[in-house]
Amino acid sequence: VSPNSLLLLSHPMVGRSLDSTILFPFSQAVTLPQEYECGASPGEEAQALAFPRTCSPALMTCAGDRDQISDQHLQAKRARVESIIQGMSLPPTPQAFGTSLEAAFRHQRERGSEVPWESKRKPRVLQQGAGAAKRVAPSGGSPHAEGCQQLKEQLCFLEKQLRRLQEKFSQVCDSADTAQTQEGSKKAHPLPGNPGDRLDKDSATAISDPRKGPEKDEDRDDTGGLPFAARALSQALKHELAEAMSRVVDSALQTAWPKAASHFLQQHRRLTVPGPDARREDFAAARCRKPLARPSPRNTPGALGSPEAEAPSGAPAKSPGSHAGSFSSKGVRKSSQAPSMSYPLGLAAPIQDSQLLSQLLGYSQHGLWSSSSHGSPSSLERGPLEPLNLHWGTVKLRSSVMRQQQPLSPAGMEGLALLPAGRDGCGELLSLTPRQMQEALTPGHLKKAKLMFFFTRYPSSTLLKTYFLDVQFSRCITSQLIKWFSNFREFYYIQVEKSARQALLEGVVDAGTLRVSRDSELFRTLNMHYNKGNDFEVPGRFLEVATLTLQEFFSAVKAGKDADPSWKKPIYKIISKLDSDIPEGFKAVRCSQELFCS
DNA sequence: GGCTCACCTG
DNA sequence: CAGGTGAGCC
Repeated sequence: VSPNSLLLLSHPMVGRSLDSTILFPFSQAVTLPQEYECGASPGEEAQALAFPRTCSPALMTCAGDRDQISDQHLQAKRARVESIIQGMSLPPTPQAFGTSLEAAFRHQRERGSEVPWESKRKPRVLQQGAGAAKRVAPSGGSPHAEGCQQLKEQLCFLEKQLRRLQEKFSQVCDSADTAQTQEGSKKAHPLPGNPGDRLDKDSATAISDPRKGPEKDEDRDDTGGLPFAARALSQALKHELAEAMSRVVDSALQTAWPKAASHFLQQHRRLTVPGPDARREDFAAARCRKPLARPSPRNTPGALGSPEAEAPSGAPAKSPGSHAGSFSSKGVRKSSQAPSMSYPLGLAAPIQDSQLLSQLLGYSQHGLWSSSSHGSPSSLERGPLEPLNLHWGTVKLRSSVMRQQQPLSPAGMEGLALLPAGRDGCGELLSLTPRQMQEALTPGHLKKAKLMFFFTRYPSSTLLKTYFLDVQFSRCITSQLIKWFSNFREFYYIQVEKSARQALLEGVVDAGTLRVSRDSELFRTLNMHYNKGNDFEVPGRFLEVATLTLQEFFSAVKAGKDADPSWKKPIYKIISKLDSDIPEGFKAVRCSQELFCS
């Protein structure tokens, strides 16, 4: 709890009149970054800590006014609204709030709060590189951000209504009282400046004391030149609007924050279940998919945009079992029945579980390696198709505790994408409007890209676009992603070459005896680089690719080919053909956000 | 010319 | 990890 908040709470006057929920939300948010396990970046932590500085002074202001309890109350209300608005314009610190708030906000959604999504603001997150702070949207990932967005949308909506009413009254004024038209209509129109401020003042006044409000408003009444009846109507309508807004704010906060507080105290962070964050059209296509229809192999041109029906029917079945991985078993997630408020227009709300599940299970039956042009036979011949044993209530998720022992497996990643949106309060993942798409790559995206490197060393820009659905691709973004993978490759080849030379020095003769296993020093180095924290279970296929790379380097060096300046090129060519399909789970928008947390 | 890549550098 | 560069490809 921030000192300011404590100060305010201890105030005898405020203590009686001020709802503690005004304070705790932000206090919790402030203390969270330190207590919460999620590693917030320094920048974000600083931003989170900015909460008390932006919020509490307003509260202090009301604490300093000792005249009347009603004034206290009035200003407290105003501070409350201001705090909310300020809080909404602050970065969401998604990893800090994480999943804990989603239950709280789910309640809000269950109340059927429908909010237009038009005026979303993209909170800023400091982005590395280029020295430019690029805009990063929360992608609706953080429930907190969602909640804030909802509130903001509601406030904006109400504000618009108020403005409309003001305009109406100005018209009434024009027709009703021509003598006072000029002066009256001037006043009736919204004054220049921040309309939000005006709204806040009106709201706070009306909310704090309906009986007193109109009187207090006399001084600065917008409709001062209007006939009494019009003024009365104006006040009544303003009051109604203000009350409506107050109810919206109150209900959201009272349901969200208290629960959040208890959640924050939990030691273990849970991984939320990403929904299939396919774009709307993709999802619509998915709904039409025949069961067991599979997406085209990754390397098929236009695979991701094309309907699954176009996939070659004779394509070899692939099994997710090739991942041979498992979720860690913590944090079984309950499915939420909350309807998502973010289903795109025209798209039916959540599909029936069984229907979607069967579709998605079929959809998921493709393995990972079919695109591999010459993968080792051992990796290509997997067992028969096994339905993913995933259903809403039994999805196993990793936790911070279990992560070390049981990293999230590729199969797990794939499974995550199968869960429908809207089940975990993250329904917005179903489709992202352009406003929800980030214009910059985040550390979460970097981490995701690193994990993707286990599957693909040479991703095409098309592939990247299909796996970073929450990113608004531009030439710059594409270049950056490609550059990332270029850097990954660079590191990879350097390490492998180093290992190959070392093996040669150690007297290894036969390249075929070289193997990269999970015990290998080479693997440890690579895993440390791409999978720091061991969050992810490296697919066996990557070990095979690494083994082959190592052998190629070994053979080349042994044969003295490294005298040729371009001796690595043949190796690159070989390795470039070993890319695998990337688990569908990587397409989940939340994937980036969750990875950002860990 | 635009793009991608590896390579080098900080 | 990003910026710069030159080679190679279309």
